[in-house]
Amino acid sequence: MATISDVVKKSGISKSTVSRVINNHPSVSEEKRRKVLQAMEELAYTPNPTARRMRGTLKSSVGLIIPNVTNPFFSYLIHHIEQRLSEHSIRLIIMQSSESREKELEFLDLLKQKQVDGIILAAVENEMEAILPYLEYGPVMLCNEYVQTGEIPIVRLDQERAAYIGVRHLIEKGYRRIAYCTGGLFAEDGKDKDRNNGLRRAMEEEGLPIRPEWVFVDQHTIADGREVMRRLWQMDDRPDAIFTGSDEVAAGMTLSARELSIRIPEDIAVLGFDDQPLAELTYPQLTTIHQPIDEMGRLAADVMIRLFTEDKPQNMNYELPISIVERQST
Amino acid sequence: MATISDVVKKSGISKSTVSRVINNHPSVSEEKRRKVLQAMEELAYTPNPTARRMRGTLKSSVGLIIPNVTNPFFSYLIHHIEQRLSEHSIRLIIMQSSESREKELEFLDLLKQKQVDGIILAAVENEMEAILPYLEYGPVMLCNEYVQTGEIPIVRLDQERAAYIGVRHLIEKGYRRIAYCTGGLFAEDGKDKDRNNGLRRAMEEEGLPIRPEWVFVDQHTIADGREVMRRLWQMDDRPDAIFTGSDEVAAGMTLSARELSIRIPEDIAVLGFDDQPLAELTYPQLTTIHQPIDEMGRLAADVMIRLFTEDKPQNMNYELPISIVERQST
DNA sequence: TTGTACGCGTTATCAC
DNA sequence: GTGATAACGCGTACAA
Repeated sequence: MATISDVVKKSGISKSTVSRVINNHPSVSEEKRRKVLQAMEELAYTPNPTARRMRGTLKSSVGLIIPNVTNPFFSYLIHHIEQRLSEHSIRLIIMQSSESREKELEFLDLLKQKQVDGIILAAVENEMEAILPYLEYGPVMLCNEYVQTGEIPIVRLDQERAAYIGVRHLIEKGYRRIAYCTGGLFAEDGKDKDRNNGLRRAMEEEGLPIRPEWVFVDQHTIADGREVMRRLWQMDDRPDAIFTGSDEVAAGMTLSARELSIRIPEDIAVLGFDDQPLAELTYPQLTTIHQPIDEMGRLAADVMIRLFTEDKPQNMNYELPISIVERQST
Repeated sequence: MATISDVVKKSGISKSTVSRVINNHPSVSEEKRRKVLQAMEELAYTPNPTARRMRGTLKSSVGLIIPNVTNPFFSYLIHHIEQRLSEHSIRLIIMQSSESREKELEFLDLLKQKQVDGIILAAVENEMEAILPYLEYGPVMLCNEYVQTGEIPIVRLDQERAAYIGVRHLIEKGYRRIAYCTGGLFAEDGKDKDRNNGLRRAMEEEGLPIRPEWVFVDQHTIADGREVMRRLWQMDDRPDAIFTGSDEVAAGMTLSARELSIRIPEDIAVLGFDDQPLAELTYPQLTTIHQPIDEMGRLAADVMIRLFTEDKPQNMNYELPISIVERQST
């Protein structure tokens, strides 16, 4: 690889002027600029990104912290973020936190060490108090996560409203005995609290009770969904509909329903979440909450790029609309 | 962030000796070593990776070139590679080639620029002649791709045998009129040629013909599979089984089968490929070829790490076994 | 407008 | 065993 010194030799022009040409500084005579450009061309010169990075003048990589790549929601998110970033020649580094607080902090530390120039958090395990200090070292933003604080840029979906819409849909279809299944916890202030609140609001509006034995927490996989349906069917008093936290879980339910000869939606309605490709594959196909992952990913990338280029960007709080896709499971 | 100079000041010991301590050089007195370590501790000093990289003494990132993250096969591959690499504090950079030759070369160029320290190619678009020159700039290896050349390390699955096993399975089940659907082309020497050859071998052994009108190329998605099934059903002369190139395509077929009231496997058997989670979700559940993605991913990471640490590693050609998972679609 | 000299943080070479 | 010094490739304050 040719270096700036090679260009200096070949063009007979000083290093600083060459550097000025590279960085498009105005004060360079046309003649020298031409000569330098020609030498660069002939040598196929490209500035060494590592050296630039050491000088502190380069932004070329952002880290994306997610729980797990194999979750289609996140793989789609990666896809759209990577596409947009690559248009700006910025590299995306994948960091799987595996829901570990330690790993999350380890990854954030890479910002401090200038291993990455910015970090998009698509999941947060630690308390915000632990995360905010890292803002000092470079841009950190949230994507698909919501935390009350004005300090950190956020791109997100309105999960409260999503859950509300979902439950309203069930109610309007005539279901009253509604079960709930979440990937988080059913606490006032824990993971997925927005969805929980949306559920509560919709249920309370109709005066419907949330029965504790019909609430399932920390459910994520197809296998989890399978098991939930089995447990529901061992109950004497069963719900007539269930609102799940993901299409995977809902898909798992369709599986055990088939095994147990349970009819969906006649015996029980199942509402998914995410609108993943598999929502069309199950039998019956899933009614589900559509999340605009593509828009969210591109927007997150755009925000990060603005964070790189502008000093004090304002209004860095985006909320994207969510809708319901009606198929056969409700 | 504290630098080596800070450690020098705090410990009163020269930069060279501090550096020796950092890099575990033997010739340092116990006393100085202790002092230096203590200063490092107090300052929470970590060597600056960028500076190390510029000196050429750091290997900390590998790029993974794949066509598309959203393909579950690749997202699982990413998962396993990232997990293993992160055990060694090595970062994984995702590069989606989108099946573009130009993009692939662009990414390979990052090796030249020392933006990444090694590259795993999980898909190759260009001819090997275009790729081999990059070996000069750092480790490049193939994963899940097979190209005849002794020069480049390879971790792969025996696709020829996989296809052979699949077709054998269909034949043993009594199917004789076998259609074929591939993500590549049906050429002697193009993409997916190994699978093609496995198919040919199995068919020829039984004296079965491969009928051109029953061969579908360049099929990848659920939508593609859906369409293929529709086209098959418009034929007067239909196959009694079809061997697909991926579970997605097979899943798409189950969808249009349902729409057209085609019974699987009674009217037509469908054999998937990959053994993805969705293979259990379709109706009927897919018989499919199981690929040990987990092992392959970990092994690829291990090979790359050996490429970093050993100078002239030998025997860098691994082939993992493949098996068939029998469910309901055949 | 142009060029010299220095610093970014590290490691390697060379003397002592 | 130890420490001064150069070097990696680049950008920039400063002087000219």
